[in-house]
Amino acid sequence: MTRKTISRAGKPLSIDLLERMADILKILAHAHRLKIVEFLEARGASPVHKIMEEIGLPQAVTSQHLNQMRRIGLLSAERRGQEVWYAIADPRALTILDCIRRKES
Amino acid sequence: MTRKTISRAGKPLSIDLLERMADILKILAHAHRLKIVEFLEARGASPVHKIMEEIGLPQAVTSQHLNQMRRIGLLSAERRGQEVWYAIADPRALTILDCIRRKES
DNA sequence: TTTATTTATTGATATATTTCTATATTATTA
DNA sequence: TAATAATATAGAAATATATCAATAAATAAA
Repeated sequence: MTRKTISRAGKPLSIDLLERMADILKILAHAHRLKIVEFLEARGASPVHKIMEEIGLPQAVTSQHLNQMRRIGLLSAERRGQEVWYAIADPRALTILDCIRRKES
Repeated sequence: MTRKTISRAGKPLSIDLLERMADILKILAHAHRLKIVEFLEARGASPVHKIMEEIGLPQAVTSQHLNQMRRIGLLSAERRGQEVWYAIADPRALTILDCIRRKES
């Protein structure tokens, strides 16, 4: 008795909106970035060195991934002393993670 | 009184699964492909020429987008005479579309 | 069998993305 | 101020992706 799909079909989305949607998906569409989102969900806001430690990526690469996600508003960044703490800022990051976590629907 | 996020945080996802997730997102992360998914949701299974007409893309490009989505199982394809009818095969395609359609959560 | 219709594939080119190495910036501590 | 720690950025090389033009393949109709 589970609902297969919640129908939301309505007015077609403008190509402009679709492009913004695609930009968000494009940024999330990377295993390391997904892992970063997952980590931030589990542990909450964290400084870069904790994140790169967890993900096991070089400093520059980690920083670049974090900045990409911050630029489009998926993450927020706040400097605290010599550290910069990143956190999930757009709940859609989690929603999309969830969408894929479930095997379906 | 709306739930901001449904917490699904559990065991961390394997890098392998994250890569498969990223592959699905990567394919969806394109305005034209999202539009195709939206169209197939609204109109149901359709032949290629109807889709390219609707999206306004050249035949080769449309065919290539459709094939990418079929390869990873997002769409299904069935030949009917000289036409090939495509349809949404993986409900996650719609779920992700929905995730972005809503402004948040 | 020839022709027309629909879809797929190939090769080339253009553009974008990822990663690396090295260096720069910002803040802290000696 | 000099040295250290944390993070960001720039430039280059490697890889991936998108699009186009042309052609191939599959089916149907004449």
